[in-house]
Amino acid sequence: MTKGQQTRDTILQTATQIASKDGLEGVSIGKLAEQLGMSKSGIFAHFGSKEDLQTATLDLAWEIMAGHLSTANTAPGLERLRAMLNGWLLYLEHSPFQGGCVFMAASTEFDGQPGKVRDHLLNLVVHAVGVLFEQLSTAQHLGHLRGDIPVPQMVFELHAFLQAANNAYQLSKDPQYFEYARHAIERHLSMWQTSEVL
Amino acid sequence: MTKGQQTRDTILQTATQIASKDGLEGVSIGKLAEQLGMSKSGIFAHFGSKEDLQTATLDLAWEIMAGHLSTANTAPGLERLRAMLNGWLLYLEHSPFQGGCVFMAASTEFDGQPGKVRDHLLNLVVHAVGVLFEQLSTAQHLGHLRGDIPVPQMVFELHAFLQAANNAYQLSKDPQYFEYARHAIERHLSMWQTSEVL
DNA sequence: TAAAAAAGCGAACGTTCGTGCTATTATTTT
DNA sequence: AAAATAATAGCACGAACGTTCGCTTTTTTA
Repeated sequence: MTKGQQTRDTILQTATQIASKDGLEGVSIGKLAEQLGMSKSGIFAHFGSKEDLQTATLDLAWEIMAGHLSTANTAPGLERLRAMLNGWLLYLEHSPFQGGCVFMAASTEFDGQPGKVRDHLLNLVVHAVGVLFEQLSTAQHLGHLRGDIPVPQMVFELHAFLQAANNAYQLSKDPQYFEYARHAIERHLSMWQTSEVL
Repeated sequence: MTKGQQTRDTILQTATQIASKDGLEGVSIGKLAEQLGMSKSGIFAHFGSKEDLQTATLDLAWEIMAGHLSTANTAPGLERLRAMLNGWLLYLEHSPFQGGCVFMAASTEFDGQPGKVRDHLLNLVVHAVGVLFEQLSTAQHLGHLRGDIPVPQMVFELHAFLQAANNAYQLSKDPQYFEYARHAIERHLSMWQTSEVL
């Protein structure tokens, strides 16, 4: 890895932390420069525009999040779904980002700001939700979950619990909300489970 | 009402719209001045600091929201709870704010920013959630809802659906999410309902 | 090791930000 | 109508913003 790419990565690492705590607009060139002991222009040269810095920040945040959602060695269907939801909860509770999930924060920050950043963000969010969709769908086809509730409806509800836990925790710093989310998710999964699968 | 108070109200009205679309930090003195055809100092004099402008904006937003949540002519308990949740959904779907619920947006914006604004916001949010708590609690004591699920747990889940609908809709502009939320809420209420009621 | 390319610095640009003054109008009150 | 008060404008400030440019240093390639 060349020196430039190394620096770029360090910059983005710091950027994800700022994005988590102060929002994606809070990722300013000056703040990064000060925090990293570099010049503004030195930072800037790596990206060419603030928008590109922001989308690159999202990309790194995505990699970091994905690294916390390992579903290796789990059988497809309900088991993998459980592993994924557990991973997501652990990722939110013991977050690699000091200010909570970058994507949930950025979503409400950019939902009304058309442009490159919003589009990029939307892509990533759709992809993340799609992963949840896929597992629920698989679990249903395998007969692990009942078929009387549409998959998108289940996606909505599970995703809602994750978002709510993240938001409430960040605002109150009370980890109790993760327990609420855990209970909610567990109750719903066992509710949706078919009888033959214990 | 004196002229000054009238102007102040006009300013705050505009401020709530900006807060909804661009966030509470996006409520800048300059933007307000331009949008209202006034001078920056003219705007500023009404509040004395940006923080006070922001908290005043939250207060007006609160009044506006409260005006959309009428539960008049409803019996306490399950009926009033239903009315309240319906009102909240309608408020989110046909929002008086162009960029979605000011409080949900401001919550993720200020959760990591200690200070007067965050404290004020937290107070309002706690109060709003408290109203939900109260109705669920009443409905349970009246025997309308089963007692095997703790009230805070139910508050968490219902609130999660409202938040998720607002967030997903603002990001995608797809009103379908409100239907998901409606179905989720209805299913849960009837699930938690005791048999003797209806 | 010399030449070429990449990385980084420093200063300046035009804007916008919140805030502080001093006037100058409007509006109340007497 | 006169006096007192409230409301707004105008101007300036220091700071932070993203961005550009030219120059120097470091790193890579040949």
